[in-house]
Amino acid sequence: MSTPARAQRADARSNRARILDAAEEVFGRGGASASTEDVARLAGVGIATVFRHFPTKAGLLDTVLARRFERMLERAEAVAGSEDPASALFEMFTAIVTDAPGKIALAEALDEVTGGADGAASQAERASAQLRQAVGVLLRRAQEAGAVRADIELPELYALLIGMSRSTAVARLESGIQAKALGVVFDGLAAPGYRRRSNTM
Amino acid sequence: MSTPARAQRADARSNRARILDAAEEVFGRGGASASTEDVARLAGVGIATVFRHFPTKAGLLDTVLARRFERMLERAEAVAGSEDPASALFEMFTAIVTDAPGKIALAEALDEVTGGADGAASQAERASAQLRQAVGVLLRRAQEAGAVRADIELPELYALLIGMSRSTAVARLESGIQAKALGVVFDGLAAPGYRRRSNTM
Amino acid sequence: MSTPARAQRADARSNRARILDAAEEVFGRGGASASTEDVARLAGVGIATVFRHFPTKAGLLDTVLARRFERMLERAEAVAGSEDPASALFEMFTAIVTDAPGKIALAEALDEVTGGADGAASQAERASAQLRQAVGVLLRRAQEAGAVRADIELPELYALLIGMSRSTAVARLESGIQAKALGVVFDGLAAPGYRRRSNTM
Amino acid sequence: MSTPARAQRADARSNRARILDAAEEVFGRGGASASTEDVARLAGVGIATVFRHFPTKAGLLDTVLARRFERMLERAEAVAGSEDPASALFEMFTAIVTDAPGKIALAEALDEVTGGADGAASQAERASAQLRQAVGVLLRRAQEAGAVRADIELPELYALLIGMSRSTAVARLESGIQAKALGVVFDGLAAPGYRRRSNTM
DNA sequence: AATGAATGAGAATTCATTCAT
DNA sequence: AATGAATGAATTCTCATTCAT
Repeated sequence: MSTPARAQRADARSNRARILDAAEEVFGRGGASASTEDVARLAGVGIATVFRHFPTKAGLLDTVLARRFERMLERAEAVAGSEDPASALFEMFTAIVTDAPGKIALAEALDEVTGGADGAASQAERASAQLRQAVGVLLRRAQEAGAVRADIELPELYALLIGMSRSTAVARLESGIQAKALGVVFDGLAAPGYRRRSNTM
Repeated sequence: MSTPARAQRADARSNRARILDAAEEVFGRGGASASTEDVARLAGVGIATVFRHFPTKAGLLDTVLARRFERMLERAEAVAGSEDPASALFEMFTAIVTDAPGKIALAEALDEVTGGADGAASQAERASAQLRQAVGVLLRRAQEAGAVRADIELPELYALLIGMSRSTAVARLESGIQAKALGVVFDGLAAPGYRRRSNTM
Repeated sequence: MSTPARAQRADARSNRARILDAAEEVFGRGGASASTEDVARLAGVGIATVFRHFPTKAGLLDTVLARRFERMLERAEAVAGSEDPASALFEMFTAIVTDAPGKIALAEALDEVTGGADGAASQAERASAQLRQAVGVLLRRAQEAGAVRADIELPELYALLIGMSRSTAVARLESGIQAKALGVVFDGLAAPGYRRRSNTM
Repeated sequence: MSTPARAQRADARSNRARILDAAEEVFGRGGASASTEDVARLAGVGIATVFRHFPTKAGLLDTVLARRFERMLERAEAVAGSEDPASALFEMFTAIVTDAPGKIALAEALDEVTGGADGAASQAERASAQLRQAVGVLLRRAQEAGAVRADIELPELYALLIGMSRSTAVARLESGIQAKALGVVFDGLAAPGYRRRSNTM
């Protein structure tokens, strides 16, 4: 008896994953205007199945976005121990920016759907906060290594990070342009006397 | 004889202005999901009056956004002749970034509504291109004055500008944070040896 | 003082005529879906002027249609005295059928607008009844002349007339086809032994 | 296992049928001006259900009209093998004419809604073409049997058919009148010497 | 647990008709 | 008398969410 139950759970788990993948694709491309039915179609399940797993569209978006932040968080943790803390920071910065298209569409979809209600996006908010914290660690390390100006704090670093992410997502920049813009930011962050390796970006 | 005609036009003109103001407010806050009826309500006119003045929602958004770019353009032209070209550029940069919240919501609403169809947003596109050009002029002047690195070109400057605008709009930054982030960007842009006046922002 | 009044009346009269012509054109082409504003535009007057002359769309359509029936009535009266009563009837029949496109669009527009309410189209109904009567006279004459079967009465003749009119209007027949179809009807109407002149149609 | 799937489908199928019936009634009476909401109300379903089954009003009308032509086509095929080809043709003609009220309102509604765009009414067009072809067969048989004049071809026969249909639909003729008018047409079609059985109509 | 059909609350847009000048 | 701006009711269609199987 427990075996069939397990089998079903496995089914359900795989459906859940398929739905999340489909939602990431669909909302990442079409933003808030994409419909939940499109997600179901792409996932190959019925619409009711989507709603069984995620009772509201906002919940679905929240989960998708959280997953995406979590993936980034893993990368951040992976580079956290790097012996070149400056490169670690700049590489992470670049990685987040590069990942931005799609993620931002998701974030805006979520925003549109929740109407900005506080806490409506709790999973994503938590994951995003964790990522922020991890970036904070990278920042501190880079500062301790003398690579980044000491008067920089996380809020302004994050403002720059968000900005460059949005810029990339919105303007469909040639990568050369994006690299140059990031170069300016990194130069601005660098401690006096620190020489960034120009291929960093 | 011309008076009655004028009188009507004055009425219509004032309604048109009220509608534009209302639309700027409503869509600036609520983005694409805000409804044209909300605009009508806030403007204190009937829904059909909105559609008489702006036959499509896209047209209304286009006009509102164009107006906003035009206001910025005026500022750009005002500082163009400044005898301190570096300050002129950085002040303009700051002004555009500060103006961003609302404008960005408008831009995204327009995008959502047009579905990205080319030319569907012609007024706004034209005005935006003019602003970009004007910023290009400020950049060249600042470079000629030796204040900004010579290897910077307009596309990357604009990428930074858009990014910081988005950042400001999205993160509802405290102005202190925003100023610090801008400081980093400006430092990254500055020619070696150029000393920005720290109160620039 | 009376002169200016007269002048105005002349103005008004010419406006009225222009509106009627425009309405005939616009509704004759576009049916009920055409808008009263289109009429005003084509007539070169303001929309309020149209409504001053014809307080409802139904009233306007009624008048236009009545005018059209009246024109036909004049033709019917013109041929009434013909010394070849059979030709007179068949020619009148053909004339009405040929005039049908446009008239039918008007009739249907009127119908759609009134929702079939009785008496809502009184002018047109009266004029149409007069035309019917005039055709009745032509029928009787043709029967007295031995050209048309004696057992035919006005209602069935009119059914045929309406049918062929609708057919012409709807099917955009080549005139050769229409002529052949009319030929069948005329043959069916002809008294035994009567030889229609084949160019009748 | 298949039962639940079937059950749903049965539900949906019955709704679909109810919607089609309601649409036939509503548009057959009210023409294009009738609203899809009226259809929903009469069918006893929500408005969205109508749109789920027929994503556009034009599609709904197309299907309703096609169904109606198909019913007629069945009759045409039923009489095609009759051993009295003349009666077969005249009976079919009469049947089509008698069926006209309602059908014509549907056709005009469809026309209004599609704006005459080609192919927008494909199902109905196809079914109508099939019916025409079937009538063509009946005509040929009747001519071969010597009952109908040899110089008649399908286009003019169809012009007459359409005309008498419209006439019936528009004028709400007493059946006696309609019969007499049809009698005229049939006499006009009959080959010289052929004696129609007077009860044909 | 999964399905797909059903639902009603909007949203943009149009139009006949009325008002103010 | 003429104008054109304003109005609100109506219409088609979409979507998140719920129900029945």
